[in-house]
Amino acid sequence: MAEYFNQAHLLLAVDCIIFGFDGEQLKILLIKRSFEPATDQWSLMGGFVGANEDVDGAAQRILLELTGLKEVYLEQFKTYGDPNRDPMERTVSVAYFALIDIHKYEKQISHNFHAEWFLLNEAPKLIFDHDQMVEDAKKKVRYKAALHPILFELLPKKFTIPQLQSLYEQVYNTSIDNRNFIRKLSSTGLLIKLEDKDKSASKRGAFYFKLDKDLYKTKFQSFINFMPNLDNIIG
Amino acid sequence: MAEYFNQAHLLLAVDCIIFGFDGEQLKILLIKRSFEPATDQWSLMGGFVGANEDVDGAAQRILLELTGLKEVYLEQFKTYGDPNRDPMERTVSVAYFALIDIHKYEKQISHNFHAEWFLLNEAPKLIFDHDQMVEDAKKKVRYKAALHPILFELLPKKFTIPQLQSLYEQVYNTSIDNRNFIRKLSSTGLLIKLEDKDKSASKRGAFYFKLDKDLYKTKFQSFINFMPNLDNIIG
DNA sequence: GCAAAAGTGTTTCGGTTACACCCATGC
DNA sequence: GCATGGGTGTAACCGAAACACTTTTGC
Repeated sequence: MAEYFNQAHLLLAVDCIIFGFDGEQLKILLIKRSFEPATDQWSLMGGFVGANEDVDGAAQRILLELTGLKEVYLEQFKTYGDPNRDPMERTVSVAYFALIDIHKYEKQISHNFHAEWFLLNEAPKLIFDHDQMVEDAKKKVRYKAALHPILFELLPKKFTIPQLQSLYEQVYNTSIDNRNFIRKLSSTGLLIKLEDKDKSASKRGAFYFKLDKDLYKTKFQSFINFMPNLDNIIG
Repeated sequence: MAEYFNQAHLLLAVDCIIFGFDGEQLKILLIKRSFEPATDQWSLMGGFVGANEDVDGAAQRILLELTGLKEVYLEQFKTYGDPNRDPMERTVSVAYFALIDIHKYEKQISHNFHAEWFLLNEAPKLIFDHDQMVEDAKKKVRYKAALHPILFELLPKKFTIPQLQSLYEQVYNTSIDNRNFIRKLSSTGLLIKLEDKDKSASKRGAFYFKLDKDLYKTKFQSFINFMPNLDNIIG
């Protein structure tokens, strides 16, 4: 096959920022790196893009290989191209973030590959520019979640309003008035109330809800102001 | 220097979607490709990332080399990684969009490199996946401009309200009530009224305005609803 | 009976919409 | 004097914000 003349070839990697919610807390999944350089330091899930592999496909493959995760919400958000970002060899990295329900994948994750969940605020220092990637991913999620209902991707099929509210509060590191929150949610029509309650978190118990999936798909791209008045929170 | 073992290296390109406004119409800058494959077909401005070159830097360099453009608004928005997107050789492309005032750069552009401005709706078919890139870039600009004042980047220092409104109308392919439009703009405080008028478009003349640059920088990242009720326009 | 979390309404405020006429000028 | 585009105000409506108390139940 003909090739372009005299052009530099380089390594292309993908890195995944995996956000998870266990019903109570927002976490991030990290692994201990098992090869040089920076062996045994904490890192994002990453890997190289194969010679004939689609880049989005590579992100899915890596997620699957390292965690068993499949068909999760995964979105490309930025490509990092500083020539010195990897001290070993010039590597450009395409970064993705994933949103998952921790319980749904608990078993696969914990055993393979030294992966571990960290509270978002208690994550260790990461290799290379991975801390920057995490910062950017957090911003991106905050931005997108203010306008689109992506945070439901972090929840199990059945969830309660207090759980959902707690999730929003953690993502935006703020407190939300519960009456206004519920009103806004109801107005979207996305929630369907179920008949049973979650009694694990309180004596009274909180009703379970599920997503109206059709409406979710329809409305996903519309602007919905989930967090009005954010302005400078997002930066 | 040590290298990662046995990993596939590939070509990395950048492609720039350059949107321009001449005070009346919204356009896109394309070039006639001068090398194989697809010689003489229309294409985006693009080029390969050098061995020790920052990817964002490569985008700026290419913009400068092919058009003389410098210090323009340039934003990375998506990386295209289909292994078959370039029939010659596996090439991943990082796409950027630029927003410029056409008159400011008229001279440099027209003479070098067979670059030509096309009306956004009358652009010719492009090579590879460049049509898809343009579509994605249009969506991205619409999305971003609904929340942030980026469209000012397309205007000269002095501009009139009717020009600005026409720009918004073209970007969103819609018509806007001019009283409400002005009210919204005034409420942002971003505009400073000047004393002279543009008489080229009407007998009465329209007052020139300029941007309050400090406020522009401050407010750039805040959410401002420039186009409420968009919902499904954006997709 | 009391601690702990769930659930529920109202009022105020500000922004969004819809809508139609006069103004200034060049010809 | 008339054609052309520029510029201005108001009323109705709707969503956002602020605000506190009652309900349920396990212990």
